[in-house]
Amino acid sequence: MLDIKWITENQKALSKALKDRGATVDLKPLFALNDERKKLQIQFDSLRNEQNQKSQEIAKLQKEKKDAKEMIAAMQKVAVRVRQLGPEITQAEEELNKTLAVIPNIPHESVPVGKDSADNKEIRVWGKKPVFSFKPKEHDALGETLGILDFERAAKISGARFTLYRGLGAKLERALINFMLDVHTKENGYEEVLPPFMVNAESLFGTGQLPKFEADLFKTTTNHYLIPTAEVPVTNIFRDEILAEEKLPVKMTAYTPCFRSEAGSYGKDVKGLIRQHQFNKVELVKFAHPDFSYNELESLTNDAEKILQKLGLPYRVVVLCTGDMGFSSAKTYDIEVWLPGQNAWREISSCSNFEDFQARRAKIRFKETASRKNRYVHTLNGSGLAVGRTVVAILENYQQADGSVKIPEVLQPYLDGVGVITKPV
RNA sequence: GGAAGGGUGGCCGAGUGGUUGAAGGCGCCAGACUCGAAAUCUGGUAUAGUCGAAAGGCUAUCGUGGGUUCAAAUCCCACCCCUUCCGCCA
Repeated sequence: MLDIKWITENQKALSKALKDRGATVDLKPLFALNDERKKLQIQFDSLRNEQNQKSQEIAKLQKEKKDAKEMIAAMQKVAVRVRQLGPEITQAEEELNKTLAVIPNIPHESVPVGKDSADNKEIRVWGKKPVFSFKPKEHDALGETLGILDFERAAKISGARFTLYRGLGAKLERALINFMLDVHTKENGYEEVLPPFMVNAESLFGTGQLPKFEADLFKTTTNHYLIPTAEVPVTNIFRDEILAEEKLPVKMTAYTPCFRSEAGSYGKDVKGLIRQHQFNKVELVKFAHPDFSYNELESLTNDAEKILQKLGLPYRVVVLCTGDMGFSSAKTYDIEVWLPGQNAWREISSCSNFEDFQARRAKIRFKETASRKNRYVHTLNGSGLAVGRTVVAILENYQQADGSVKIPEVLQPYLDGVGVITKPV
């Protein structure tokens, strides 16, 4: 959420940002709502002031056993108006916030202006694409043949977009989770957390999924929502809190399953592990000092890249253009891993700086020592990494002519030393 | 699910419907004392909105939302959360 004060003072910047994003928002009602809100608030304040003063005088008169009837009668009228104004102000505030809540974040100045993913800019490429003496297969075929991925039975159990992992497949997924958490906690300095997988609406509002993107979420009969990413529960750890400046940046990593309804993605990535209703992810979250958050974005992206490097998976980093960025983000790097079976780069991590957009919604602040003021922190997060898609990348990059798949060396200790997954006899 | 108790400032904790944004204490910050520190003393220590060039003023906030009243932390209702006990349960 943007600051209404900032908006009134920076109308041009906002209009440009919205245009760059390809979003259309009529700003006029916003200013009208704000003026209305202010007008009502001023009225309310002055009437309350009168009430406060007069009620003291009434108390004094009554103490002195003097007649206060006339004054009470007068104040009864004021009270009526005050009672009306209360709901009017609440309504004005709610309407203003409703309008504010659906305005996307302002892109950072370093973000390229563009329409869609075709305008994203490649920043760097790491690793060498593997060369095969045969036509590389796609992961779902490999996984089914190896008996480690069972899509048919998952469909029987749950429906489309679910996967049953078996044997070394299940173990590989678990190994990756442990490996990623170990790297982030032992080498990159993140605190491991294990948050709830169901959250309330307030948390989803804090990170920006609500109110605009409710259709993407699974909701329970108890009005909880299944988390679409660990970003939601982890970022909300400090909702409504004021952190100490010297604690920043706070760095946390969490493994969670993620649940997405994938409404509107019919026909997209229908095969395999790429797009699921439920998938595993290790997430990185940072609460940073606003003056240093862009350094933190770089290092967070590097932390995620490190996993791919250790696994020996080729990837590239792209910066998303204004038109392709998420609603809450000010700048996003996508890390795309190379998938030889698909002959394509596919997103395996998305690292964003939200600046104070989420922090304002969730009221996450810190006490700045120098100014003695409370300021909003900057929140950042990124996948470190999407686990299912990492399995995809390993299967496709490490496949061999006979259909077996080698295991990257760093993972072998997590798999009881297994070096290759082979077809069952 | 049933029963009981409880939610007040960074923390602890008082609070008979009427100068209570809220006693007292702890903590924190600044100053005095000291060669320095501790102890002691003095002062300051919330957030947001609004008016103002500023100093500062005004308003709101005692779990949340409503109600009663000229006036609510204080009375009434609903909800949320926490604790304990019972039931159920991994």
